[in-house]
Amino acid sequence: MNTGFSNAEARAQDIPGTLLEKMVMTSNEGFESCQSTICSHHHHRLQSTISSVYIPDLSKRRHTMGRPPCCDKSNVKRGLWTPEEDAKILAYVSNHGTGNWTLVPKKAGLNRCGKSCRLRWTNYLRPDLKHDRFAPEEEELIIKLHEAIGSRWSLIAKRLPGRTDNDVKNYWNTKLRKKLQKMGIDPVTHKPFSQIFSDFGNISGISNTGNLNKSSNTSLMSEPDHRFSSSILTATEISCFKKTMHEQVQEYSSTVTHPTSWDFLAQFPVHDTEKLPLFFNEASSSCPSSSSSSSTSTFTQSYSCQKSQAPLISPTCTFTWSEFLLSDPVFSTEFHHQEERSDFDEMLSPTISSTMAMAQNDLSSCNITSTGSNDRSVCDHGTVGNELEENNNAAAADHAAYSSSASSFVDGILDKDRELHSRFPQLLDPSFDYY
DNA sequence: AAAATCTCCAACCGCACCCGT
DNA sequence: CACGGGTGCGGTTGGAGATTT
Repeated sequence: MNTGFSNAEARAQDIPGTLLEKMVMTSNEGFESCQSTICSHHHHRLQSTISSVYIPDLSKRRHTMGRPPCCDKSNVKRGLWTPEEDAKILAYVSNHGTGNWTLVPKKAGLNRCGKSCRLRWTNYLRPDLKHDRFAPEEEELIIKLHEAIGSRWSLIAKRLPGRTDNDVKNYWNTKLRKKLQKMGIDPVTHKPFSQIFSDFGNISGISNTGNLNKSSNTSLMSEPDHRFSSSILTATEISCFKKTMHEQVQEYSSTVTHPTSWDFLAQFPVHDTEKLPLFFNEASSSCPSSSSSSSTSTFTQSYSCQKSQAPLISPTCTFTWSEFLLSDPVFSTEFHHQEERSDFDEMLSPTISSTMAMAQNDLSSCNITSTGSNDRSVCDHGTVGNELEENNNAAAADHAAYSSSASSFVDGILDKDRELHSRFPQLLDPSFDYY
């Protein structure tokens, strides 16, 4: 939120709607109507005020050669936008629409870079944007989509009407990431720390019995492995990680010890501000403690185990992408035709491949010992696979029943997944080519 | 009450890609 | 084909307010 007031000023002053109306109206004669809905926050007022402005024609995007440079970076204003500047942008867009942002500063009378104007419009002034807090449903969707596709914020934002990629990104970084960590879930891999830890003890070069000597440890460290790349934890997170994992690991450690694992972590110099690499993107082993996670959240239940040594393309091992796919009409249609790949299709293929590979492996080898709904996470892929066989012909009709009987977030995901498999049985065909 | 630290998020940066010339 | 400008995108930063010490 930024209208040129400091945050505190903005909150305290609660800019009068009439002021904003005047501000906008005097700057833009093209505004037919300016609403003055009373809101507690001034940006809500601004938002409601501008809600009836011109809807930009996004098709007029192309430029011609020879136009002047966007701006002289050294002479343009930077930083926070004032209400007057906002009004100028609004007035310009109202009269001319969007596009050719390099011309906007000049035409709108702004001493700003065109790119900055575009960002201001895109991330804040667009009339279709929401500026209120994220709803729990949005939160959940972000987590699910992040698990499925990673930090493709723009794609995630497209699934959240009124939210920008910047909104989603900021919300993830400031709230959701920490929330998952508190729940004992790694926000990068979306796996419980317990599973990560146990997997970590079983990565190549480290024996299952934990007989990792100093040299092999060093060797591992000195040769960065591209498979273990992106997860980082702060010292605080490590502390939390240790705390939340301790009990979970004990159970597993009683049978398979990992005396060097903590030593491995301890190698990293720990400072509050320092980021520590953790090489746990690949899981290559069993998942002994998923079902005994200390977290009571349904999120935790969605982390299913991977078959030992299963070839992994993506660290994502759950089925949340299915809902993503099924709810996307473009993908759904194009999936049938298999002629043209949508963004989502292209993006998700590795995950699909990975998931299906694991599902196939699990179909053939995973022993399902269902002990109740709470144990679902023990071997979800196998469960899904077997149930798929049983329901292959009738799952579509059963979908409503599944959905209505779903008792949790995870159940819902699994139900969606069954539907996906039933509707696209070729996914289980090893020869199926996603490309 | 003041200083230190934390939290939040708007804005910026740099890169990649697209497309017209 | 090369060039150059516009746009989209993800990562990062800076600063202001909130909270803690």
